[in-house]
Amino acid sequence: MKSDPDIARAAALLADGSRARMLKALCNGQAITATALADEAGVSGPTASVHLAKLVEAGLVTAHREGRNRRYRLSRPEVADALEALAAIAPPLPVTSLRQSVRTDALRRSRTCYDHLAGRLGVQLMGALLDTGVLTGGDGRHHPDTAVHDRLAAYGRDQHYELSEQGAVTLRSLGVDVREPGRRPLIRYCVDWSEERHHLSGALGAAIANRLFALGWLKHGASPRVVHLTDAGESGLAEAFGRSFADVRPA
Amino acid sequence: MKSDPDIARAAALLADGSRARMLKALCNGQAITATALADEAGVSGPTASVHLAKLVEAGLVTAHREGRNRRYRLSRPEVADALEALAAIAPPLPVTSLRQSVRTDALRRSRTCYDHLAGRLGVQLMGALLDTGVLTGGDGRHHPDTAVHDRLAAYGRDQHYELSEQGAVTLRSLGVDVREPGRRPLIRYCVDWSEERHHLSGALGAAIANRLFALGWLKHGASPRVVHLTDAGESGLAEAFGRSFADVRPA
DNA sequence: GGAACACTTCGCCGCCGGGCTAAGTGTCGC
DNA sequence: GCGACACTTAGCCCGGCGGCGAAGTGTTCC
Repeated sequence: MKSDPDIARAAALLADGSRARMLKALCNGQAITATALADEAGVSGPTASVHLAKLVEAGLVTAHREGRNRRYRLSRPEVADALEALAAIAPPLPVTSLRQSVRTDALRRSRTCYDHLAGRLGVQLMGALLDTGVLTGGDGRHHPDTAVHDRLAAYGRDQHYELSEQGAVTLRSLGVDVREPGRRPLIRYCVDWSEERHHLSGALGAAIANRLFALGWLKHGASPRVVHLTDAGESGLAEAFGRSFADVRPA
Repeated sequence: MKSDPDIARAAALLADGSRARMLKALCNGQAITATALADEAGVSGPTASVHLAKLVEAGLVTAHREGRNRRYRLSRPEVADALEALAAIAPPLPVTSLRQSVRTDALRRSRTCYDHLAGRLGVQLMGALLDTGVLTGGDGRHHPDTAVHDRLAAYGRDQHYELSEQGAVTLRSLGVDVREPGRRPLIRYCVDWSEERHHLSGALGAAIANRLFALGWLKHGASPRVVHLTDAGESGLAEAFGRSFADVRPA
């Protein structure tokens, strides 16, 4: 038995662009550090800190220390439900400036999401990993139109994908470190906001991204999170996976 | 490729107490005049006017002239869904007056949520529909003994209810129109803010509510959105579903 | 121990948004 | 026509909130 809820206060928590971006980033169920969330929201550390404090105080997210970091996560799935419900009645986000539209385009093409790859590149790479049998499983959730239900299904520790024996060999031959790390699960996935399909995250997603940067196949762009596929990367990926990644590159 | 919706703007519209109270009053689906809404929100006429203008401009409500009055109504049911979703994550609102506490009590017992039933009645009806097999599916989150960590474990499950063949027959025998309507999905659910469990919405939720009012099993109360279960309704529901709904009635 | 790092708290500034009263527009009744 | 009524627009005040830099607290690594 609860008393009458204060909708306005709840809405006010989501009514700030920075907080909304943070919560959106948390919607995949992962626990994310304060600095990563600050970067995600595009604000300074202190500013992010007070936003996160408010979200914790309101019970929307929870925090726990981890070394000298502090990780935040959504406290319960209803928060994601509320975000979805608001998205259903929200106007499309207007693009304010040309520079921003260029950046948005670049972000859609290829970006980092926390420490792994997202955007068209992340999704196409995921497709290549599945088609070549490096990863198995997924119940076909990757390809078809992944809608709201599947996004909710992406919550928590569900791991529908697995690394095959042959896949481990393939990745190792590319120099990717496929050892199971400490706490972090090897394989996870996120639902990509621009493509609405899955991309690979987890320790393996991070390891692959790391290796591609080390090989010089990827370069960090000027804006935060923007990633560029190099000439070497385009031919390297084409050879490794037998498909073209050309449309990930800028026109 | 979708442009991401501006959640913050949508939330900002609901982040004001006056606007939230107005929308809440509109949640029964009726068209209400500007002055009545100003009264409901507890603000002056001009203030209410600019709030309503913003809601119209954002497409959450629509307005139409009627004599020298102007009536406002919710533009689509998603708006009510968003309000319920926010209520599910909102902190409790302190109760200011005795009259309000009486009304809150009545609202908890049984109320309309836009055009379907909510509150204890809505939740118990949902339970009856599931237990009798009229509806199938769900992941057990409906039932009261589901603890928080169980719910977290259930993150990945699809929350999907379906109307069974037998259920359609049962409902038709009660006179409920179970035809699939135009755009609106037949079956949806909301998380009830007072009970923290699911109640039925969607076209079927609306059809059932309509039929119960037509049968005289439910009556509208004095305050907006408050609903009373009649004597006929109590015995009718008991016969139809083999369980007592007595504790939905006022003491 | 001390430097580097991650994060929070503090203090200040600027601005957006809601509230009111007063005046303007349109509609109904006589 | 004129006044009463319903509602909107205009103009103003003010509180609150988000933003940042600087300083403070706790943790890790050498």
